Amino acid sequence: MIDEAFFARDAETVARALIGATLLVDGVGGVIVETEAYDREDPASHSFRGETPRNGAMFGPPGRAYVYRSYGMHWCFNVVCGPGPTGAAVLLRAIEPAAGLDAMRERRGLSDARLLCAGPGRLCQALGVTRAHDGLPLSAPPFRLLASDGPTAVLAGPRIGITKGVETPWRFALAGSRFLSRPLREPCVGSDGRTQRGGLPGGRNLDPIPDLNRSNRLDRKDPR
DNA sequence: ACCCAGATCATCT
DNA sequence: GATGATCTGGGTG
Repeated sequence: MIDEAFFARDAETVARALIGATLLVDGVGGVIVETEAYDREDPASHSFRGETPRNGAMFGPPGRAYVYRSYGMHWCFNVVCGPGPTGAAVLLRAIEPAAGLDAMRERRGLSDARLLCAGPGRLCQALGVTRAHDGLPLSAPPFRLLASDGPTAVLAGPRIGITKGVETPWRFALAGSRFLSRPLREPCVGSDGRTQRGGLPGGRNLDPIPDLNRSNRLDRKDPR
């Protein structure tokens, strides 16, 4: 079981460490395969401009949930980090479904396991996470958070869907996972700190899901 | 494979 | 009044 000390570290460290851990909400969940780090000095972070009613949980103790509504219709699930109340958190972006697949399929209205939790909004819908979970400790029901079994190969890259802090490579993914919200674009920095190409031996792309690698501001590299 | 627009609302300017 | 840590379905090549 993951304890308090686990979260009492900076967001980047926790975001890396969460890859491979298992999250269950009322018994529904799986292996965390994609995260992003945000902290107080980060212009992309909700905490950047200080505490507000919405982001209050981010300024509370580490190890609690921070849940907010995104684009008026999705929920996004974060884990607050430390040390202490620093306004840092890790966004959970994708999970490899492992438990409660039927419940996920019903909530999502989909059967394809690859798409059940591939994205922060999808993940919340599949696990039934809502504002009701905001501020709750991850150490107690309905949550269960289990440390990963063995060593995990973690890749890093730029975060998704933001307009500020675009350069900071604080998106982390389990190497080779088919369950990411979108492929990690090269170059990817491996957990050993070295740049890797292609992600896996013999592989071309990390996760070439057709029609999932769609238009995005970040895709439009200035054609100049 | 890529591009686009609509849904929908709390938060902040 | 605009924006956004998103997702989906539709269109086109």
